[in-house]
Amino acid sequence: MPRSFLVKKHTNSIKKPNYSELESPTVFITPHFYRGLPLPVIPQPEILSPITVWTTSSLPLSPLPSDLSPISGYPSSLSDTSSKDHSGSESPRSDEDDLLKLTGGVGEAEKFQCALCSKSYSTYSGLLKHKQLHCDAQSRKSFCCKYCEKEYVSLGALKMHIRTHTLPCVCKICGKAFSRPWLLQGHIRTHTGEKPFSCPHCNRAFADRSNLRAHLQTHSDVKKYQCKNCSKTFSRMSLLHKHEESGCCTAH
DNA sequence: CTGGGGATGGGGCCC
DNA sequence: CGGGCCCCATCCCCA
Repeated sequence: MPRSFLVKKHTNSIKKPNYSELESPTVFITPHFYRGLPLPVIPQPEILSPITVWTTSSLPLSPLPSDLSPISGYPSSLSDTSSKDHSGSESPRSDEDDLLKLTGGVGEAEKFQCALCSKSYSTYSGLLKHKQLHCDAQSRKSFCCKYCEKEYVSLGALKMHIRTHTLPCVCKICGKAFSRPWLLQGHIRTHTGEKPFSCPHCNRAFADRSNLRAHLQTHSDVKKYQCKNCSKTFSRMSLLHKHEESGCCTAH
């Protein structure tokens, strides 16, 4: 299941920011009780519209080869993409189990104890009211971007996001700015022509691992993205979209 | 028009 | 907590 991509913004008209307007590396950290203060000059992105484009529900059809090593001397391989679990599977644990813990026997003055702070209450309703305080405190723990409407549960995630506004990594060759160092590194390869990721099936090499991965789909008979109507497969989701929009899948 | 390459964006995870 | 990396997504352009 795609993660945050479902809320990715589609603001095509402002895809390329004016980097000269973003020269300030200032980081604005605004826990949401500071919201409402005057905003800087960076325009507000449009409100995200939910998209549901992943129509190929039975993915993946063909796993990538496991020997997709870059040329020797370059960063580690593409292999083992399946071994990594990004599902973030947390055990379905009940808040009630965590927060509510019955303690003591019958007849004790305070027999309902909070599992989080060990505070005891004589009545269940008293404990429930206390528990609500924990829930409120947790829900309040969000960090909001000053440049846009996004909220994050951790300060680190917010700082990472804010880099997409401040673009602190600048290419010394052309001056283009990027949010993260590795993005800049990838960009620098476009200047140097360095292509560390080679295809094991042909002579092609790529500067970007993702592009190699997309290229590998072209070697596969059964490609990753399948039309649920005619079962034709495509190497890219965009191609599947085009196929669907061309009239094959008229159901939607 | 279709398929594919190039470039880039962005959140999550791991160390 | 931050950096690096992973993966996915998307746009542009070209053959």
